Amino acid sequence: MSGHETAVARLRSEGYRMTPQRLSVLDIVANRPGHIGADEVWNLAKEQHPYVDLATIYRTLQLLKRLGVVTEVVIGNKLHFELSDHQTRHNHMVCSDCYSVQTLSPAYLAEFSQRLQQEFGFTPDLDNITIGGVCSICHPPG
Amino acid sequence: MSGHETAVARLRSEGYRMTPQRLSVLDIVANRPGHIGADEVWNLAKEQHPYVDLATIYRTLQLLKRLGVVTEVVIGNKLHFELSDHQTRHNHMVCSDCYSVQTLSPAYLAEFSQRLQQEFGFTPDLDNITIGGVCSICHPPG
DNA sequence: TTGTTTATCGCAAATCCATGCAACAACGGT
DNA sequence: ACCGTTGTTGCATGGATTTGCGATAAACAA
Repeated sequence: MSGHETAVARLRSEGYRMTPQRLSVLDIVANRPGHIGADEVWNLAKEQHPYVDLATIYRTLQLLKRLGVVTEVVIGNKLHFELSDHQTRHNHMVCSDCYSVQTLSPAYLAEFSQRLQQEFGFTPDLDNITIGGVCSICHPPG
Repeated sequence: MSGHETAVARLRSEGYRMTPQRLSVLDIVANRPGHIGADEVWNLAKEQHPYVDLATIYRTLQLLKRLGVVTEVVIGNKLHFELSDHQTRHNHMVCSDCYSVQTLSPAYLAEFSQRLQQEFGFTPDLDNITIGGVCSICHPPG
């Protein structure tokens, strides 16, 4: 039972309604250390609300992402989500070979982001950027 | 009829076979200024080979991407592709509101990329990184 | 040219995610 | 506590992309 109040307030203040389904999704993502796939969120949500539809899960996750409550991580061809904790904000590097995920301080992207903003007026969605590539194990130097 | 020989040689040297379908996809992407969607590649390919399957188009585009022959651009929920021209290499910024695409010199990402490589041994797939965000028109300052 | 190997293709089915719509329910007002 | 408005849901469907599999055809040797 952590910072749900903030998220709930965010929803209400923007004209959204708080439903049991949304609360459930929020709880599930918040209580999961690390990221979680949409299908897994669905499975857990069904334990509380047997009739929730997967479409509702997807819609809710996208909504929470738009509101900045959760962060999206692209792993292979699937989307994962985690709570956006402003205290421990980080980006993700995903290996396209082994699908391992490493976290990255947003400091690495700060200057890049600022240049895009200043020179192009483009505001990158930094939190939700997943950096694809090959990790050190799958692609050793030499 | 540009640098196809290079791509063909790349395929052969890596043990892949050159098929009419692959040549067709290569031609289509190469002759298109800018990026092109997979469905559009399919439509054009069917003019030459009426029986090509969409799955073949997708497989070929992914293969050419792995080989560095084409570059992937994520536009909304669709993938687009363009020829990887090492002379005019660039990245893409895509607005999540209006789906406009701006190009970006890879110089903006050079330092970032080097740091990931040096500090984590992570080799980002720079060419195929699409930077999502909100453009200056959709999100004016102030 | 012919034959052999095996990468590739076409087809069908599956996966992941998004969307249209009518029934439903959250929330503010009474 | 009830009502009305309208945002949300479940359901069904659709879109984009991937994958399994038997048939086909490149590539290469004889």
